[in-house]
Amino acid sequence: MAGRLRNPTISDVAKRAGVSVPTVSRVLTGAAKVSAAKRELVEAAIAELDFRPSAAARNLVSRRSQTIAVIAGNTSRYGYAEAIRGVEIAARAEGYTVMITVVESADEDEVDRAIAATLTQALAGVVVLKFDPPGVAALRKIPAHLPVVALSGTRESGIHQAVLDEAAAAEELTAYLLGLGHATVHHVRVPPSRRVDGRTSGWKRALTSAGAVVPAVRDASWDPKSGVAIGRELAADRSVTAVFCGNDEIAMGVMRGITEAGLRVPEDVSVAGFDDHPLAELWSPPLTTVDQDFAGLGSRGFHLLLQAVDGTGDRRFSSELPKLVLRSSTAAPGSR
Amino acid sequence: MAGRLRNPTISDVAKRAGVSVPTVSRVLTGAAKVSAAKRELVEAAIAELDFRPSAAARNLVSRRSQTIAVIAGNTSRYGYAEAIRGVEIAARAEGYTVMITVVESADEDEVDRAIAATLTQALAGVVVLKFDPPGVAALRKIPAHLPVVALSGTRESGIHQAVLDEAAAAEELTAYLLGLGHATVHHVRVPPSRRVDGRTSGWKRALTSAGAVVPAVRDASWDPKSGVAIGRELAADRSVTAVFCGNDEIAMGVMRGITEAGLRVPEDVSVAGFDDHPLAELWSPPLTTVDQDFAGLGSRGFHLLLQAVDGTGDRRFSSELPKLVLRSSTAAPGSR
DNA sequence: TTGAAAGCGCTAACAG
DNA sequence: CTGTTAGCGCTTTCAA
Repeated sequence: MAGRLRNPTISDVAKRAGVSVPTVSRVLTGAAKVSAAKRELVEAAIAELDFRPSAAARNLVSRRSQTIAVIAGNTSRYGYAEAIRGVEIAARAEGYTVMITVVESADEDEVDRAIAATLTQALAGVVVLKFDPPGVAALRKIPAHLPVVALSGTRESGIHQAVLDEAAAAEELTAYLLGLGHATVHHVRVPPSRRVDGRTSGWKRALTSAGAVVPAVRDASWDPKSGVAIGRELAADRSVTAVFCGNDEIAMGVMRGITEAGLRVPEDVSVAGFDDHPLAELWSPPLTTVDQDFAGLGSRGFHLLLQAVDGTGDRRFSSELPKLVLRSSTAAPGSR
Repeated sequence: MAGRLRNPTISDVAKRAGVSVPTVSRVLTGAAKVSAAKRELVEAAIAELDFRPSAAARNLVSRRSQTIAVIAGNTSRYGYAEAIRGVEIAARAEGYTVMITVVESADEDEVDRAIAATLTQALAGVVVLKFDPPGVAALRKIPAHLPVVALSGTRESGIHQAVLDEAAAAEELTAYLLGLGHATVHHVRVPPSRRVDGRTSGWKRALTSAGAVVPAVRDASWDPKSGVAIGRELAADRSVTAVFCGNDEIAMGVMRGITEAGLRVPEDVSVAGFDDHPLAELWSPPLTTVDQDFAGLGSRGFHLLLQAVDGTGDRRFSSELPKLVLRSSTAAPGSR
């Protein structure tokens, strides 16, 4: 088979179909009426040549694009990966293509570089995973003329955003633990996106409104192993009977630390996580957690963006309440 | 602040700097010499206007692109997400931008649609995650003129590819288990990308060369929970003392099934996984597995692609041997 | 309904 | 070293 040197262009199609270039364009875009006869000719030519319109040329002339960018601090962590997947699926269904750009730190230079690289592309809009400081920093740098939606766990005014109401869910989970009879609930936090973190504030709210002591927050990194040491410390403190962790992976680390210290979960200490990671159910004991529909979050975010892009609709928020998943890593306090 | 209606163009910059458009282009691309004086003028104008060259226009005229596409059957599973992250980081370092397109099934129509959408973009090349049937199907559909590299676990001729030599690693792991004293090793397979699967063939090779019986393979889905039922079945068979699972998540499911059946790991049955998932180390007992550097695979794949794109170099393969990680889910066979 | 003409923002020759 | 001239592949006027 003789290798074609270049892709067929619209004028190749026009020539082959015996029509003008604009006519081919019309059947491509569907923007104007074309007689059935010519349309068939054109479609046949397109199929024969395996013609694909050049997005570059289209973007250039129409000043519009069918590409969106997703900006994320990470792409492989569970919640992030799922949210990206949700955006991608929703986008694909609407004929959009997605670019992904990772911003690994909130360092100004790095953020600038990443954003600059992204913005050279012709973009219809941007979805930012505002889950962490890099996400927050990136969001701030997006030029005002570009439609943006943020995906996050805490509602905030002034921007379009899809949220999972983490604070409400964390409050519910903490209240559940208190209801079990625990005097208070300790909290291990994952790196927060800003000063306030939904999971942490919901936890605090529940304790406060129940009149319980609010223990000092312990900070873990994103690495599940960072939970192990914290778990050991917690185990050493005899007053600790319930721990709420910022995510399931940290909860798993904390449980391991507690177990290594010779205590049992949930008999001695109850441990709850957040996210409903696919392995949470298989853990021993199965983890009480909060089911966060990250893929749904991504999908809602994309639709919000689409609305902003084509001006159909004026919704700025889409919020959803994650739901509690009660398993056996939590129980009423024992003798300890 | 008065919203600018459109982005500044190269001619705005030229006007402001008092030079011609091609001169601006020259400083942008660095393709030709420009006097220091004019260069400074141009750079100042670029900064003042916050000008960013349009990738669409550039691609159109130069027939080159700084964008690559990653085609994957999934984006959120551990190995996939890590490989994509590796590609993205390597690409960004070289000034490339990455698009991601998901092909959820090997269904011909779906693959065609996804590829078609991707190919309208101006692409420098494509990286395909050939980890599963959708990946294999997608790879077949990429037009010959586009540089492609496949990421996979099994070396194959005729295409550029970066591989993690799974067969060799699986063979090594199986041999290790046999060396512990197990009469044979059972195998739970994750959905294979084609008829032959590196992990499975390595396992078989080790058994055969040791003269051990090759038990029937059991198939799991990608869902870790699918391992649970298989674990129970395995536990019911008194001849089973060692199990090698296609990935860590399935191994975790299998371990749970075995435990639920009242047996202990590793005293009654040894279980090994594959991939070294971040939670493998925290599992109880910590999982013996094989460390697969998926991010490194992605990075190697990108560099292979880059080589093919700019014609520097003629390497077609990059192979690496994953390494065993021995932990306590495996031990010498007990009394059973 | 259709074609001719213009031009999107940029880079690639080509003179000078 | 620099400017002028073309033109990438497409969509969008504008007439007919």
